[in-house]
Amino acid sequence: MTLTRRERLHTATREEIKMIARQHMAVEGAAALSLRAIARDMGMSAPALYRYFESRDDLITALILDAYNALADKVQVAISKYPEHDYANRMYVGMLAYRSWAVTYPADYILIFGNPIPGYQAPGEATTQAARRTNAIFFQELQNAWQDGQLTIPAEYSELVPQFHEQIVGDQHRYGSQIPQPLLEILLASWCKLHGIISLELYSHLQPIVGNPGELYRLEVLVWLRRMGLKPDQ
Amino acid sequence: MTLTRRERLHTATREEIKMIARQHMAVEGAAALSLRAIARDMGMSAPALYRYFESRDDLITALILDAYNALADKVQVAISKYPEHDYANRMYVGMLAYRSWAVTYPADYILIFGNPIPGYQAPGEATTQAARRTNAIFFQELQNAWQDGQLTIPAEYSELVPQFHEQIVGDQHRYGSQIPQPLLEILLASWCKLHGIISLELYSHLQPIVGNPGELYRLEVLVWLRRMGLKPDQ
DNA sequence: ATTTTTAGTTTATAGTGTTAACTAGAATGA
DNA sequence: TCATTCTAGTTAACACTATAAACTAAAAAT
Repeated sequence: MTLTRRERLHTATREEIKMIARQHMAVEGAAALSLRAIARDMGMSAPALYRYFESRDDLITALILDAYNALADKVQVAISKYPEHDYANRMYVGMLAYRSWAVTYPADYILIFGNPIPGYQAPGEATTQAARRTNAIFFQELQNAWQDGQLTIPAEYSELVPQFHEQIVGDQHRYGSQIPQPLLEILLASWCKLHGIISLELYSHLQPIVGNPGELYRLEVLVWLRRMGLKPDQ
Repeated sequence: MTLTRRERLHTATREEIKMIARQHMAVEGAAALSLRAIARDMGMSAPALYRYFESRDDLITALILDAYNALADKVQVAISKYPEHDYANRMYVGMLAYRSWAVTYPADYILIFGNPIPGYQAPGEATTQAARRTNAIFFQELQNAWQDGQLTIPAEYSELVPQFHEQIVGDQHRYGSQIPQPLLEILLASWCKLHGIISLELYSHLQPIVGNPGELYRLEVLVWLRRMGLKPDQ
């Protein structure tokens, strides 16, 4: 289990490469990531990087996995500040933390939720797995709140959903539980909306129309919770 | 006003370049657009393209403007199939047309709503102007419906909005009219949500969770309309 | 008929990811 | 301790990229 000196140096260099790569991403975007530029910044030649990452794609995959985990960690930490039964506040701060991470590390958010980098092929399983972590956190909260009888399902959903739930098949089995179909769709739609606000803000589509996108986001979170009968402190 | 033979040939070649560029975009994404590859496909040398576009950025700007206009046209045509007073159906088919265009021409949708192409600098005014067209269509419908007394504002919004509308300053002045602040925010939020669903679908984030993203989209449109008291035919 | 404008060419510069062949030095085994 | 193996790095090369400069052939304008 103890790492040799060599192994320690190796992983340290690996981390340094990722760090520099993230800095470059923040300036020029992930699609512009250049191994040669990274190597230059580190005072070494480009082919040397191949000792640490099999290819540019491999480096990008590592960055993606780090980003997914950092996002999930941030949400988890925020939620954990409130007791388990305080679903309203837990979801409220969790969703705010979600956006907060995105605007703090836009390059990382774009890396995972932006358009695919030309030529990059995601390795499938690994990234999908990491992606699920954050969603699972919110799913868990919603499920707990439901099972605790704290949620009401808005009328429009319960009226309309039956004709849809054959088509919109979720993977609730994966989370090992059953919640009502409408509730799952409400959560999904909320995720889509929050992602939409964030991504439109990050790409400057919102600023010409909405003075303060952050407040729009907060309003939408509050409305969403209140619609199901949850009222966070503020 | 009559174009000379030269001018006609020039614009024809310009259109051909854009056409080939769009084909390439559809395969590899906009960030991978290569002038040399386009030139190769056209049987000419790369520098010749500079007779028609000042630079790669200039070509991209032209593609962006075309995309914005094509999207607005498609929505406008869809809406126009219903009479002016039939707000429910007009907004319903308009929003469905919005997604339909996006999934039919994903490269073009990503070009305008995806992350910025590395190195590309948008020329500001021109693109913002074109972007507004589609939004204005939906804004107009909502405004007409409101002034016609067909809309009810959901309780959660009217309760919560007052504390927000100092922060969330819209540009309703630009459209030359006044509608209630909550209504503006409801429309904005809806746009964000629909964009969120589309973009998550286009980047394959939804498929592992939602069997049929198109139906989720349709459900959300229906719920949104119904929440304000509008019921389209289906 | 002469001049000007345009569409295209080739050549050159500075950049990219990646592979191959090689070297200096550290870690390991006899 | 000495010889072997492994590792981190090097340079050179290949096939790409956008773009600029200089030039040519032909069309249009005067």
